[in-house]
Amino acid sequence: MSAHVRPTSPPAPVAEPRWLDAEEQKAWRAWLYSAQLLMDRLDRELTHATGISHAYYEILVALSEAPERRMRMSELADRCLSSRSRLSHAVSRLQERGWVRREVCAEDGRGQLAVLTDAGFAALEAAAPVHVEGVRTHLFDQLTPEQVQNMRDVGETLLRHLGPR
Amino acid sequence: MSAHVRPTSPPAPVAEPRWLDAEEQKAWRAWLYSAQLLMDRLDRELTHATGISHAYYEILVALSEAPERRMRMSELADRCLSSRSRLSHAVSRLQERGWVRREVCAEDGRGQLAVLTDAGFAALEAAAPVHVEGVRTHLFDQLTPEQVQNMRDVGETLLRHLGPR
DNA sequence: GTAGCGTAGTTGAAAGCAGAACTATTCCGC
DNA sequence: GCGGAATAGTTCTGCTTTCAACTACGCTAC
Repeated sequence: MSAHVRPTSPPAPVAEPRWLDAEEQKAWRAWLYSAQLLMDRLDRELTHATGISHAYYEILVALSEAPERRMRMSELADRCLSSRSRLSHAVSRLQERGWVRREVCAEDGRGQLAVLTDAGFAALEAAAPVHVEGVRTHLFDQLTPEQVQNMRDVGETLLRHLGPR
Repeated sequence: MSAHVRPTSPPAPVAEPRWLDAEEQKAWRAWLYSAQLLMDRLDRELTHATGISHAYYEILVALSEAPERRMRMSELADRCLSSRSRLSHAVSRLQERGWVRREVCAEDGRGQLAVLTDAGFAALEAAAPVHVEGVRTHLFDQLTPEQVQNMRDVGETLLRHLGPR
């Protein structure tokens, strides 16, 4: 955000922008607003009820599902769509809470393993019902089975394009 | 995030959580991941190409569409799904760039108007093609017309539930 | 008119985050 | 085995966001 760069301001525009028509605008806005509002709502409710933000919750879930409840930092970052830096900070904070601990990786001296502690697992168990109830109330309860199917279809289609980052 | 509160830990659970089955899990994950990846991607590309984050872009768009390119702070915050505080900070930073200025509101001495400057409008004009191209490439180009319709339908349905914040 | 309450918006402190720079280890070719 | 590139992770810096005060004005009733 520090660079107010205008990119190679071309004397002639490279190509006419493919503007959105009114219908596309509506579709885009509906998607954007609903996505923002839903994520916001779920995060807020979870945080207020349990003290665990959705980002932290995702980390705990990933670890709880991993073999021996441990995972390499990079793998965990990918799984949580998080940057290395962000994950490193987040794990440090979870460590302060006693929910995660770090171990050096046996096979690779550079590597670190994030390990879910029993306390961390307990915290996750307490939070899970709150989270699932939020997803039900604000998402599944609002949609017909067909809409759910469509939502999944659109999501998976987009993932095929965006997925292999 | 500072309070690790467990909420009134009930001796007996209030109700059995309505867990997600495997299909629902997949639908939820597809939605969540695709939404995060898409927003992330659009924000990143826009920021790198123009120096304007998606959050700032939304503010500029809202102002550019408002009568006389000006809008009350609260109204603008609502329009951008932003907290008052966040918007106030953001407008201050846009003001430093010379893209927005504040005016006191004539009708209500408490009120402030955010006004888009000519420089701000020019910055928006430069950024808009980049933004629209991103939305096309990563969203509309990936979906069939039917999928777009479904996406809109789901979005609007969710909005009816989440909308009146 | 003025006390008390509600509303509009700002501010300050602390937490969170991205990106770049940095450290430490491994891998590879010779 | 050794120099250099690649990889794993952390740390540093600066920006952004949140939350909780706080200021200032308006509204209503007495």
